[in-house]
Amino acid sequence: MRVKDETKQLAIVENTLCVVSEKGFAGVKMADLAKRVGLSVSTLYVYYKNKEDLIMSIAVDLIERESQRSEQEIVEALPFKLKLKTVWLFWVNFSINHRKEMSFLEQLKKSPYYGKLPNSVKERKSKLSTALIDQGKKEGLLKNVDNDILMAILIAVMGETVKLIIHDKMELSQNNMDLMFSMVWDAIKS
Amino acid sequence: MRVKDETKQLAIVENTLCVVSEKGFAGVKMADLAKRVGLSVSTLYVYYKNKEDLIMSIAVDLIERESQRSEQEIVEALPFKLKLKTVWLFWVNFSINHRKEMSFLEQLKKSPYYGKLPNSVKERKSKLSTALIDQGKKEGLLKNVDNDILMAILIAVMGETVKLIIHDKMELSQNNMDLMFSMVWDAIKS
Amino acid sequence: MRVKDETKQLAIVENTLCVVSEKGFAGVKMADLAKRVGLSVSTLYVYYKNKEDLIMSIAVDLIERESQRSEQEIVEALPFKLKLKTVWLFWVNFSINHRKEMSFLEQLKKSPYYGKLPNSVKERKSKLSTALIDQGKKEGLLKNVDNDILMAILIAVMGETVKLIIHDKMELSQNNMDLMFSMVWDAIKS
Amino acid sequence: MRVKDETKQLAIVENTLCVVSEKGFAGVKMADLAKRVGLSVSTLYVYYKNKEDLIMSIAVDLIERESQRSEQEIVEALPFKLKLKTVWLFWVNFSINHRKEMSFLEQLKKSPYYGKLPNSVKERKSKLSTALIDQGKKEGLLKNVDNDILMAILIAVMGETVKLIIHDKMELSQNNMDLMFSMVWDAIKS
DNA sequence: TATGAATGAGCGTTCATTCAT
DNA sequence: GATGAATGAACGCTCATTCAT
Repeated sequence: MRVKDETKQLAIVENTLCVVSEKGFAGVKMADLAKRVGLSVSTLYVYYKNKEDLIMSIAVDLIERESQRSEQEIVEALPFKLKLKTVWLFWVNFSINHRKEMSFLEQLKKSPYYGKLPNSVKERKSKLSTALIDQGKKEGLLKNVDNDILMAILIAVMGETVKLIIHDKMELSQNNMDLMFSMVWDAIKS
Repeated sequence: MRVKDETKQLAIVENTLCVVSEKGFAGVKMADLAKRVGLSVSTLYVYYKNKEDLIMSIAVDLIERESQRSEQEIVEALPFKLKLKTVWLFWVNFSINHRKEMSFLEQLKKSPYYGKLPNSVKERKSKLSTALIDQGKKEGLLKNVDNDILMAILIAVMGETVKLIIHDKMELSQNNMDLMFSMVWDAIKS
Repeated sequence: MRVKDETKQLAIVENTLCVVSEKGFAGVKMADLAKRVGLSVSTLYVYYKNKEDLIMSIAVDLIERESQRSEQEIVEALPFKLKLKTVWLFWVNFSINHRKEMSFLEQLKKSPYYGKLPNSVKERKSKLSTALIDQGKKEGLLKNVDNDILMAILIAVMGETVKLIIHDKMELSQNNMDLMFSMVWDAIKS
Repeated sequence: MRVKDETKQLAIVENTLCVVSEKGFAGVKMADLAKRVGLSVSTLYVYYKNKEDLIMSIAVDLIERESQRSEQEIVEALPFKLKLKTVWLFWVNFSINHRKEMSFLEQLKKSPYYGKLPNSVKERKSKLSTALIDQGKKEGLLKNVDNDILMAILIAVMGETVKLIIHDKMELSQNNMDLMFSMVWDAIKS
């Protein structure tokens, strides 16, 4: 299954992302979705076995692509602080440019769907980042506290930064980004 | 005249909070809720005009109680850093002890219900905190950046702190709390 | 039962009439009605055993009062055509001034409630009128056709006359009334 | 692809007509209707978007067919009185043979549904008849009064005629029909 | 008598999913 | 493979009526 029309396939994903980010998973109605992409409901069920399959497939795809990106983003040669900043800023930018995907992922984590994801997929995500943080600690640049805590801070502030920009409470300027990163850095640096 | 069972009223709220924090607003089914509190569906509609009324009533209650608490929690006499720390820790503790309420409020903000809240209720919330931050800036203790940004950092880290504790990734010890606050403080101090 | 507050009693009837004429019997909601007249629902059930009783009581009342009026309205001394015209015009006027009652009665006839009226009440209505028509036939002034037919014509045109006036398609002037009656008269006169 | 059972469609309309003429629009219960025609409730909603759509669709259909019939029924060549009689009798007959449809239409006019009909549908109905009446007035055969009044008389007597026959108070014989029409004619002729 | 509390039986509607061609 | 037809299981809500004080 899931072979035929690639265009439709993409349209389904795109539309699902759209609706989920606006109205949540419950807002996705199979009939609606089918109409939007110009398919009959029953044909939609040829592409995806059911609603769960639809959402899980998209989720797995998204997460896998995200992991790949993390790996590519790290430029080994840079000094630690700059390396971290680069990655951090990359994700801020990425989150803003892929709001829908991020929103989908965010909602996924709180939904019952998340629990059904294969562990292999769930684990894959954070590996990279912990390696990075370990390096910082080894170099004596980061506070010697649990990785989870440092990660939490990094991600929390990143999330708020994105929100501030999306909600037009802050401009996406070099200055502001420098400021925001300096604040996280101050928080986690030893 | 039959007499109203005050217990039921509380049970309704309690159960709603429970379900919302576990499955979101959509997870609240009037029939289900009625059964949980030992009432018939129609009686539930005697207490609340409809589902929206149920949720909004609880929301307004929660927010008002939250505002009151904020006001009470501030001990004017303390030096700024300590004052902020006290408040911040109070909310960390409170959030942990009232997970369901907090989860409800968190979801409320992203739901269409939030937009329907009377402005008077919405506005009341933030006043206190901005006053506190203003003081910190006036005393030259906080970075001279937008209040929204400082608030965002404070709240973001608070949220993550709570999550770490709830998910058993960190103990709720004096040491850990000192650590966490020191991290936020480092981030926002001038 | 049904003894206490005469004012409430009247208010109930008045409100029921109002609602029925606007939205039909189904539009009468016991709870609504109670609120309108400043009674609790349960007290409304002290006045009337149930919704059917409420409607039937009003119906019987209305019909009985209507019959009485018919009797009073006939001035024996007049010549037949004038006598008929007087009665006919009386009813046109009455129908206009008591739209709600008439509407109630009209709807009653098509409703399942009508079948439940005691025959004694149903029969009483037309007696008078048939006597009048019989007289007209005896005097050779009316077509010698079945009373039902003559009655039907009289009533049908009366109904349309009322409608024309109520819907502002005709003025309630002496001329117009003369015209309308002359039309019925032409139809039924021998 | 399963093929649509055209019978069902008709059965829905037929049953709706039946129920409406017996118990009014409120008497139509979607679940009941579905059962009558051997469909599940949800399938009924495949045929019609909702209850209003069901009723409005039938209404529009009926009115349009009625208008068409009016147009066809007029035989231009006949002298006026005969032409009018033909049409009048046609509608008497039609009303008797299509009681349910007529009852539906009658109730429609008093229901809130009527106000929601597109004007194009509402207007179409009366054009023909007014043309006919105008002719009668031009030829000096009808009383020179407002068309609304003449129409009202024609329709009112028609309605009563139908009722008399349906309620078995009069036979549908040539004689009786001649009589009834002569009565209307006497009423409206100049 | 008066009334707030409580309820069962229903109703219109939605939606993910399956059937049959 | 594609699709229109069909459906069961819910869900939110209403309302006449009864209960219990």
